[in-house]
Amino acid sequence: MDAMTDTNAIERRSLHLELVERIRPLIVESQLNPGDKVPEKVLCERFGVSRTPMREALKVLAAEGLVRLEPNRGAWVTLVTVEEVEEVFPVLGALEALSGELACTNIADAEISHIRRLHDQMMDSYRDRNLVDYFKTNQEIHRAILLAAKNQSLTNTCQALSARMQRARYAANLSEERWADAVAEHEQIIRSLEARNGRELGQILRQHMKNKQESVLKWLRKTNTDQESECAGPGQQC
Amino acid sequence: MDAMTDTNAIERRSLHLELVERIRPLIVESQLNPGDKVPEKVLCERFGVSRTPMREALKVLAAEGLVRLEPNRGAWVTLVTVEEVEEVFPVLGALEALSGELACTNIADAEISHIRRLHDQMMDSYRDRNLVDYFKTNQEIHRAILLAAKNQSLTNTCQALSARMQRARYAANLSEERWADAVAEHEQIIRSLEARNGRELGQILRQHMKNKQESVLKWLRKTNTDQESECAGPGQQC
DNA sequence: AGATTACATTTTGAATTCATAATTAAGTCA
DNA sequence: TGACTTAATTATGAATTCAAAATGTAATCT
Repeated sequence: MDAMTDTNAIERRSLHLELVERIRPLIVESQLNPGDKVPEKVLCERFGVSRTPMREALKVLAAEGLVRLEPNRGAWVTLVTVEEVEEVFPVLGALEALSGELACTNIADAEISHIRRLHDQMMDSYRDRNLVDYFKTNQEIHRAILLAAKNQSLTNTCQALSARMQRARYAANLSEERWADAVAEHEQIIRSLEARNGRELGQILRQHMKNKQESVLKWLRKTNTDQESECAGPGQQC
Repeated sequence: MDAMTDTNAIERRSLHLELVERIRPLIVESQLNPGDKVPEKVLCERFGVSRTPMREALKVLAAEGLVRLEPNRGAWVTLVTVEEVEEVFPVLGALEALSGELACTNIADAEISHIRRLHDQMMDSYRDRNLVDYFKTNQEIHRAILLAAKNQSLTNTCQALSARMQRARYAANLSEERWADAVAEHEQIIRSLEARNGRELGQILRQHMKNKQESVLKWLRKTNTDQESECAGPGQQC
């Protein structure tokens, strides 16, 4: 009776949700830069919608922490601040640790082999010093572990926080030394996962996140210093 | 130069945020019951606003998981399901553990004495078997530890998830046995906190949350069985 | 020139309006 | 009576409108 148990419900979507899901990547992938004003009118024209659903979408994105609403002045893409990084990464660390623990309990063998393939692929990218591919596969691995935990609330919470941290090209910062360390950590990750040692995987993932935090902070401090003179305008979050 | 460094900015609020913060407690404190339709028109009249800011508020509450929007059919207060409890509590456990660890590092002595007073007060309520006061003080203690962690992102994330779990009177379910166990756990909590043993406090808080999950699940299963015949309407999340 | 005011323009917040979808009520027929 | 249509009512989604606030520009004065 698969035909009955399958979800056949016709997917009906509201305009504002559609907008949220289209604008979010614009922010995460830095089409809209941190600190920029969100051009409400321009986006309305671009997506061919009126201001009502657009403003609803901006309110949701504000709740997610991706934009900041100033009453009577509009919406701005939030900046990634040092303080925010120092707050969010420990939370992400605790959540990734949990995802590792849960994954080891709930993951299927096929999923493990899939992650193993991603891991090997990432190692190829490392050998070629192909930073773009490395980062892409890296993200896929972490996401696969998260999904293997089979906990929707965990997935949602992690993704919301990750989105706030991810908007920027941290890749540019990865030093040769940090890169080598990260690779070593990933060797441990795949080993623990294949051994289904949840406790261990959790601890490694948390340490991995701590190291990433340092890497991001280094990049952030450098970027801020570089642009010190630029963003002196009033009303900005400098 | 305190006058300059202080934040004197006049707090300006938007209507939709005001509504979010007024409707949220209606849901968390079960003025609006899980499964109920959110009466958009009634709420608009009650708060004296038009539908636009009300609908913006509902979209934010939907993003928080407190209401569910069905396209063309309106908003419904989300139900607390067994599946959701089994997902959210482990996440809350990991986050409370983190809050314990961070609190032990960042808490001021004055805050510890404050929590000690709350703890003693809660023990009085326990001796009197005053469940209402016990629960109130209990929540204050957990909140105080969370705030002592001095991590806004952690606070926000925890509160959002707690809100989803808290809407209902779980208190009614607390068995004499579980109550005694919970009290014993709280003795450990205050002891670890005063010793500033973060690792230990984290572990206890996580176990405490695991036990609370079981308690809530017991209540939930009982409630669901009791009301089995009632909520058979279509479109409900039964 | 540089600061200050007055005015025009633009942007924003929120109410209103309008088309469409969903629900309810009434009517029809087996 | 009870299932099925069809029409009336209501609720919803989104565009439009309008007042208020913010911003930009020109004129004025020291």
